[in-house]
Parts: sequence; structure tokens; C-alpha cells
Amino acid sequence: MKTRTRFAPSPTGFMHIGNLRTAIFEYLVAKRNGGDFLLRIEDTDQTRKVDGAIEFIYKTLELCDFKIDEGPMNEGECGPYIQSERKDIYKKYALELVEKGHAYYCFCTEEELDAMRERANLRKKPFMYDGRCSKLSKERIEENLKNNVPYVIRQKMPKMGETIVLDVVYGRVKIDNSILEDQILLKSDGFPTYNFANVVDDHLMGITHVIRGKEYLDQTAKYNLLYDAFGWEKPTYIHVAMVLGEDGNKLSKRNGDASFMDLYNEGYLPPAIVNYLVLLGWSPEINQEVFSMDELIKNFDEKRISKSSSQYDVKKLQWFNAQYIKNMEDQKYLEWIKKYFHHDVADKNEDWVDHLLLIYKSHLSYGEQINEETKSFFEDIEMNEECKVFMESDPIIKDILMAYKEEFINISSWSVDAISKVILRVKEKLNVKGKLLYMPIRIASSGLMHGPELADTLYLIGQDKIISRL
RNA sequence: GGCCCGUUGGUGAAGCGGUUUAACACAUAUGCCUUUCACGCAUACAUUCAUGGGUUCAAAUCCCGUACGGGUCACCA
Repeated sequence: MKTRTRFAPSPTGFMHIGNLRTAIFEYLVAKRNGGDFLLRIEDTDQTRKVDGAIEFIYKTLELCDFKIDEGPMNEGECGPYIQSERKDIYKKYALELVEKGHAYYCFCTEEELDAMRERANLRKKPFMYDGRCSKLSKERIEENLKNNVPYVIRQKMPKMGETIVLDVVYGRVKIDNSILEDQILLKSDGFPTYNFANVVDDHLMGITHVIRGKEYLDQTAKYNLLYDAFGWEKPTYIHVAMVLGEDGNKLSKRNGDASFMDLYNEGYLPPAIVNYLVLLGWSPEINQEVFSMDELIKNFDEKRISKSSSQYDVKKLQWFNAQYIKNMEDQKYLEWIKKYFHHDVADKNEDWVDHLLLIYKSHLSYGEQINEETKSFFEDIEMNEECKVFMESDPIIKDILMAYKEEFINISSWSVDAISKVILRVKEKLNVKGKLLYMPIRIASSGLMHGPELADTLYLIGQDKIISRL
């Protein structure tokens, strides 16, 4: 059987890295086995829909270099790929279950349910629907339906015994049937619930491997019961532990910026993000960390997904990103970094800009950083305390700076080479070296104690500006 | 609260009963290199695998309890 996996987000227009990481796993499982990766939109909750969300998801997956074999914008045989457009399908299958005696009509109103819940609360008992509507007579049901009494369809759960869930990561998990509520399959608005839609769609779309967050592990018992009721073959389940935020808490929109788009907009490269994320909760058998997509496909093995949750760590992401930046071709790098570079360069020529950007290539962790790093080339400089302390640490520094100034004024053709020679001459003239030779001029010209190659830096700041800053 | 799952260093993690005096990577610290900073390179960083017991000649690795963390119990997904 051909391996088929699916990414099934709800269209909220927001994708945090935990979701993305699930998509990565789904994609890799499919491609590792030469299978298909599908996109399905789970919009059964009509209140959460956001315009443009589908395009947003396509864009995100495309940036990450995931090829969608079937989805709402490139339909295959199993369409539609948007759940709200499959309403009739769910109803048909829900009715089939009623027919078979595995589900029943329930006419309890939300008010009635609330009251039951209230009563259970008072007795400090957890509430569970008691299945009273499953005992309704045929005539009563007929009559209610004829009178258009609103209804939901509930799944009939076994009251005894246990259901076994087999999972690639967590192994064999036993769930007591007595805790399973007669869950709603079809809501009174005719839409299916998430759980029901999932089972029906996964089966109809030929999904062989279901990869999802660990928070669904308990629910899987209900899924299995549903598959059994239909007489369908169950998929292979791969539940993955959560990704936690840097503070060790659950990721959330509020508490940080762990969204793919935010990272992308800050100048993190999608392949680096993917590479970082895939290693969060999964480790390859070989001792390697930087992987191309092809290498990932070759090396991925769902059996090596870890059971415990892992914490997101920007520092490591930054390291990955820096690796990817360093490995870019210069031309590609320039094209890319210019999207993030916002300083006003109207009065500079292109070579100057390229030169500047290039000397920072091996210094960057993410794109946006270029603006802060190159600030001293565009704005007035401001020394911090550390610099001031250094500048006053030795009286000879004044002489050193004067020497530089004189030399710079005398340079007739301003070039990196000429500047290097000046540095050498100052060194001999005043007999200083190391920090004392470099730091004064570095601080005076850029206001910083670190940066790329000094001669390049001075060259780019420009003769006039340097002299005036001295 | 019931049920389910997890627990190796600041972080990601390897490890699947003996060759582990716990790999590798990020971060951190120090040194080397470049007559500076960074880049790069090198070294250091868990006597110990949440904890208590047990099984075994031998346990991070198997079993049980405890603690802690997380998840789940909707006409949300």
C-alpha cells in the first residue's frame, strides 16, 4: 500500500513551530517511503475561519520546500480537501453508523446538558453524558425527526473492557472503555466534530500514517472504536511530544514569537528552521546535524522520535541559521540579505553596499541583524561605557589616534590596501601592537569594540567620515 | 479529581543489561590563531542518568513504589 500522510491544520492564519514540526514529520514519513503528502483543511469550526489562511499555509509549506501532492489548491482523487465542503459525506457515514447500531440520535439540548453538568458538579462527580437518548423508542425518534427537533449523532461507546492503542512512539497504550463518553459525531449544525471528520477523511483519503500531537493519544481509543464500527483498517499512529517554549511552558501566540512567519520575517532561512525543528524530538542514527532535505528524507526514521517534550532554543536555531548563511553562494546571499537591509543607501554605489554586506556574511545569525550590525556606517556613533573606559585607559591612545588621523588625511587613493599600510606605519611609528593598535581606531570610527576586518570596515566608512570622527 | 504519558548537564540529545571513566551538538568559560574583536581551531564543563526499593555476578538501561512535569476528560480543534 502506498504511504500517504496528511497535514491537517485549521485555517487560523498562524502556524507555530510545533505545528510546522508535525508537518515536517508527516512530510518525511511520506517521502521516505516514496508516498504522498496531502493537505487537508480542518474548518469544521466555522467561527475560527480566517480569510487567506489557505494561501498562507501553501506559502509556508512551499517556503519549507514541502511538495503537496494533493490539497485544496491542487486536488487529487479524494476531494474536496476542505472539510466544510464535505458535509454531506460525514452525514452519510454518521447515518451508516446509526444504521449499524454504533451510533444514535440525541435530542438533548445544550441547556439540558448544562443542567446535567451542573448536577454532576454539585456532587463533585465528573460529568459524562449518560446515553439516555440511546434508549429512545423508534417512534419517538421518528416523530422528533419529523418535527425537525434539532439533534446530534453520538457514538455508542462500550461500557466495559479496554481499548488498545498501538503507537509507533508510545507503544501499547491501554484505555479503559468506562471513561469514554458517547461522543458527538455530528453536531446540530450538521457539521462533524473534529474527531469524526478525521476518521472519515483519513480513511477516505487513504491515509496510512497519522502523525499528530501527543495530546490526542487518549482520544485515539475513540478513533479505534470508530474504525472498528465501520470495519475499516486502522492507520499507523505516530504521536509526537510537544515543543515547549524557551521558558519551558507550552508554546502560545501570546507568550512569544514562536511562529514560523515571525522567524521568517526576522531573517531565518526556512531550510535552517526545518533542520532545527526536525532535530527537536528526533535524532538520526548517524552523528550528523546539518541535513539537506534529501538527506533528511533518506535518514528519517519515525521509530527514533522521542517520547518526551523538548524545549525550543533560539540560540541553537541561530547557530543553524548562521551555518546556512555561511554556506550560501555570495550572489544568493546578497539577494537574500538585501530583503532585510533597511539602511538608506541612496548615496552609496552598489559595490559599496555589496562589499559591506559581504563582510558581514560570516557574522550573522539572522537577517534582521544586519541593520544593527551595520548601524555605525549610517548613524552617528555613540560609545558605550566599556568603550569609554578603554579609551581613557592609556594616555598614549590620544597619540595613536592623532597618528592615524594624519596618515588618513594624506591618503590620496582610499583603498583597503592603503588602509592596511597605514595601520602598519602607525604600528612602527608609535611602537604599539595588538589591542592598543586596533581598538582606538575601531572605537573611534565605529563606536564598537568588535566587527569584521578593520581595514574593510574603515574603507567602507569612508575617508571623510573617519577623519571627522577622529 | 479520574485516566494517559514523560523525567539523562543551562538546552537539543546519544545510549536499548557488561568495551560508558555517559557520545555528539548549542550555550558558557579559557587558550590558540588573525599584530584587535569576530570567524576558525583547541580545551574545560553530568563521579552521574528525578527519587526510594527490587531483579542481576553486573542497571541510565528490566520491575515496583514515590515525587515532579505535561496531557486529557466540550455540539474546540
